[in-house]
Amino acid sequence: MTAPKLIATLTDSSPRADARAADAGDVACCGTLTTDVAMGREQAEATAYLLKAVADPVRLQLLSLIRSSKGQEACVCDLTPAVGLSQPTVSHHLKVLTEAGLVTRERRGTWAWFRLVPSRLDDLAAIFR
Amino acid sequence: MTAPKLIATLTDSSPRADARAADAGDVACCGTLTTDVAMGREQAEATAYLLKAVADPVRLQLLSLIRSSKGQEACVCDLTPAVGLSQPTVSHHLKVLTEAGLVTRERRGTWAWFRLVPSRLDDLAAIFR
DNA sequence: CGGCCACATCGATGTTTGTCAATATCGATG
DNA sequence: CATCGATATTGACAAACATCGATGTGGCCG
Repeated sequence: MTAPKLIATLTDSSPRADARAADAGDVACCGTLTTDVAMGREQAEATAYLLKAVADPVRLQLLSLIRSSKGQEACVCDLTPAVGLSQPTVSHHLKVLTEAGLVTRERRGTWAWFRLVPSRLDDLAAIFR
Repeated sequence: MTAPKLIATLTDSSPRADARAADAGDVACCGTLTTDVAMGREQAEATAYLLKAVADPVRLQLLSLIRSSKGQEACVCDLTPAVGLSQPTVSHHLKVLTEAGLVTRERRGTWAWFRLVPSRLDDLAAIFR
């Protein structure tokens, strides 16, 4: 699979209201943590996968460029000079974004057009509430 | 500097209403992109720096664990067994989160307590609207 | 069909990153 | 002060990643 979808958020497992102050006066430390409500390893992996896709300055620029383009779409021939990198590199970054489900690719004649996937961007925003 | 703060969002530079359909019927491609409204390289670097801090499964788990802890704080002695990695590794990840401004570190006696920084998490959510 | 253009893939390379063992620091306590 | 427990730092190493040049692929057009 290319785009795992089990995205977790930091807030959907609400802080334990029942995990209130332990009897003692906060002096103790180790052993007071409840691991069962927190994000599991698998969820964390899937979420990190999505975040890694956007945790790169070039890919952020690409997303921003696509968004500010007319029709919210852009092709490699426009994006390449805009970020100042080689064409293979830009193509690589666009592939990462595509595999993460953040953009779609559509071949129209000789050019490949890329568009944002709003729902996937919503997923990103939702991670941090 | 450890925590750059010039965070950019994908939406604050709104899509150009004035960059409407070019006269032709969408046949042309190259040269139709307006780079001046999009995210600049420096903003992209600063934003990517913050995103890199959370684009790791272990660090996501740590944030989630801290959040679901009583008092929204936790120490290394609790976090280490919870993620199943060595103590130096956990300490390293917590340092990354601290330098990104996502958590604060407070030494209380022998232990180091970590808390979330809500405003910084808001910054993250704001990137994607 | 033959060439050309936009784009994708491959292979190589230098850099960054996650991890651990070993060691150092820091604070409490006897 | 000597020691011990909790945490931080260092050094080393392997895996992952960003980048580019070279090459492959897929459509247009003469």
